[in-house]
Amino acid sequence: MDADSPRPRAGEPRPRCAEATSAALLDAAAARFARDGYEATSVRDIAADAGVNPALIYRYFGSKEKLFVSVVSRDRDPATVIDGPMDELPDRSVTWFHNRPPAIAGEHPLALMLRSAGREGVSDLMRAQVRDTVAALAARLDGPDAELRAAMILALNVGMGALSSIAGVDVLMAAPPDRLRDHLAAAMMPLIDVPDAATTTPQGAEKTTTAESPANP
Amino acid sequence: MDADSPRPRAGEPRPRCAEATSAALLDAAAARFARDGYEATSVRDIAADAGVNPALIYRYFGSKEKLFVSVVSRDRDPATVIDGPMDELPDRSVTWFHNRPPAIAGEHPLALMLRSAGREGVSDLMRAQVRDTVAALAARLDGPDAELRAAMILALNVGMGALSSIAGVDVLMAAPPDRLRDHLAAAMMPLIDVPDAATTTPQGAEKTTTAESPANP
Amino acid sequence: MDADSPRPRAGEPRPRCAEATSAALLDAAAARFARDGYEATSVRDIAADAGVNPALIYRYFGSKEKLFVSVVSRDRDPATVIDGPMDELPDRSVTWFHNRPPAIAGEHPLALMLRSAGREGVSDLMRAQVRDTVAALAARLDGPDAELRAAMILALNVGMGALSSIAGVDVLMAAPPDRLRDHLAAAMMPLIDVPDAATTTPQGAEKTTTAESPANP
Amino acid sequence: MDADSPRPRAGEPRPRCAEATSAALLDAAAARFARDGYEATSVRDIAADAGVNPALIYRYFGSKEKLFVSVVSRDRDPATVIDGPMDELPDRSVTWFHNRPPAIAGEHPLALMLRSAGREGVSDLMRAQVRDTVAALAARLDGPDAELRAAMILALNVGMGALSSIAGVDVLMAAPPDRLRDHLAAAMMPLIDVPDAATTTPQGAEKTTTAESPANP
DNA sequence: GATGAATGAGCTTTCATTCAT
DNA sequence: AATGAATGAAAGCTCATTCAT
Repeated sequence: MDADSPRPRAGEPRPRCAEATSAALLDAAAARFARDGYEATSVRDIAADAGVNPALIYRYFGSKEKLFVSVVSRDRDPATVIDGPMDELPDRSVTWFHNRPPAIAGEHPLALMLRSAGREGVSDLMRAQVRDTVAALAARLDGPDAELRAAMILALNVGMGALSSIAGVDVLMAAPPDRLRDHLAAAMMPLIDVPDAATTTPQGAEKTTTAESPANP
Repeated sequence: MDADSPRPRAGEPRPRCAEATSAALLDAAAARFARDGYEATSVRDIAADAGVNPALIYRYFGSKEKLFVSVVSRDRDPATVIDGPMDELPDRSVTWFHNRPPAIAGEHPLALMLRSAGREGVSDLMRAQVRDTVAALAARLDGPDAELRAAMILALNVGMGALSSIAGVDVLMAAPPDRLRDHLAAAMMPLIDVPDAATTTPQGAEKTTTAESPANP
Repeated sequence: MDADSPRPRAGEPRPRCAEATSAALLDAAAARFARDGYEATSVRDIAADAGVNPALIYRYFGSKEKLFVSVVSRDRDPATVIDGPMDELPDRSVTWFHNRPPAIAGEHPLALMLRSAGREGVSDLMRAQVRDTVAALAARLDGPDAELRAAMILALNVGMGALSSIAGVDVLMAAPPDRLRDHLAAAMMPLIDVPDAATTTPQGAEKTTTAESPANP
Repeated sequence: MDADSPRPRAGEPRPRCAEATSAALLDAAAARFARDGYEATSVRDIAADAGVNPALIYRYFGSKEKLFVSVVSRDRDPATVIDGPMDELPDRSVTWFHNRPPAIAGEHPLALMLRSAGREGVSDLMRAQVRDTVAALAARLDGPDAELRAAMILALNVGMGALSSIAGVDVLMAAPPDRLRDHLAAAMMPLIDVPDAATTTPQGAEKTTTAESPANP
């Protein structure tokens, strides 16, 4: 589409090294997909950014879609954020949120996928990964509605990623990390440690009572 | 692309009425854009759904992009959710979240835009709308970091919309509305009513205290 | 590929008539496919020859392959040659051979297909048509080995078409029609009217005897 | 394209022998070209079949087209069929037709070329070879229209090869050799030995007479 | 002698868009 | 007001071919 992108190095003629080339393609693809979405990114753009010929995308990845899968599968490590003490989850989120690899500029992998959900293969991959993450997170939560709460925790993370990277809400990125963490913790902790009353009081009964009529028609 | 969409009415030969035609186009476009995203939706799909000739899109809207802008601008009413008592914001969010207009099927307008942010004009529009919403919300918030907190509140809403509509996390849509509201309130209230001491005192203890109140209203 | 072809008319801007356009495309495609084969012919070539935009091929025919099918199916009329008295078959062959439409330059439709048998769909179509023709011709033949003889009659026609149009053996096209007919009749009649002896003498027995050992292992 | 071909031997690591390598390439190319045609055959297919690197095709043959030329030029021996008594030509045709070299699987070299006549160089080669064959055959024929009759004899052979190998008319291959020969002789002899009166007398009667002799040898 | 890396040109196809009626 | 015809540009992808090792 356009060519206003960080061509890696224009002088050196790219060493004939398969590993370096495919890595460069992955980096360029990650940045383009994150910035413009799957459909709006052309293989020619990616190749130009990586400083190589578009045909190499097919040599190394087989297709544009497989390249996308490789991008979102690379370094996908929900455990990185999920593992560890749960009450430090907000801290890890902030850290992860601010210490992102340069290629995927501040983009949560899920946010990256959100905007690329047009194609079948992409949607399926995304759904699977989202569900895995929700399940993994829910497994770490005690109390009722673990899955619902896990989904909301993820929603908070994904929403912040989307807003900052896609919508360009710079107040999120520009905020001092500790302020970000404080408020994120304030919002996230009630979802992680549901207050005692919620589990001790006969809320389970209440919930069922209340929900029965409208929830499952 | 495909044609499995609500063709308006096959019997009547569409009255030669500009207003009705452009309205039909807007409806069809909203549904398609929400379901498939901007790039994956073709003007021929939209026109076919509306039962009119694709050229009319250009007659009435000028371009596909302008049609998209018209769609996301129509009925955009952040005030609907923002207006009202702040401590009922979670309730309004849940209500709005569950009572969505039929055309934009269960899709938060922002989530709709998230996945369509490839093209320049679309991105710009979305950014503007997001910033307006953040600003409007921040204006209703007291205490420090109002804009940051507003962005996080929006992030929570957007994240939930994205997860449920794009990623298909059905636990969000299937949850009983009051459970959804309880947990959403638990997460959101600390961002709305930041406890006075939040900036000075060690917040871990405060936070729990603060969260208790909205969780059990 | 190249553009050394009979652009239809360069002055008039092609009347906006669907029928004329698709006919022009069919003509151009027939000529190109006949001259260069299916694979070596590009849709750009065809469109350029027809003086229209390549996209119209897809508007009117759906794909390159479907265009090809349309070409070989158009005016395919084996009956034209087969119908009529069998002893005038050579005359009809010559007539048909010499009175071809200008677009398909001297090309037997089967010869046209012969060189385009790469793609699956093309091969299948061709096989079907060849078998139909053989069967139709065999039905008109009396005596033994009707199908084999029919195949050989077809082979003679196809071979002449291939040699003259593909291999450029101009002695076939340049020959006076009556000389062509005389020799063609000389070769073809023994296949059409197998001499009495062949059917009356105990050749059937002979044949079987001879053939038994090697023919069906 | 696919890889369902006779990979030479997978155990031995191909000796670094130029002659063996180029021979392997020629064999693989002949099989592929015959089976799939020139355009549908890729140099990668050929190289994979031969078990070598595609670049070697360029080392040994210079280009895909030159490789094709080498294939069709190898063992081209029209004399094999043409040499010998003319009245045994049908027998030799049948023999040659049924005893084909294993590499060019059942494919008449001319039929092979017929379907590969797209590219310039290929067409030229084919035309030259066809003309040489016609000329050589015509030189063996007495009487009028020698070249025309030679072309028709060749057309019969080529047509049968094309029909059987390309169009899959199995009645030709499945026929008992002597039936094939009988009918082929019946059609071919009138072209070889043109009856003296053929040009002057009404030929219908003569023709039958002429044909009788070869049909029942 | 042989190979993996890299390239440029071309292909079929789709799409937003405009023109003429 | 509305439509079918036509177009230019670009997309994903494949292939023959060359380069460097």
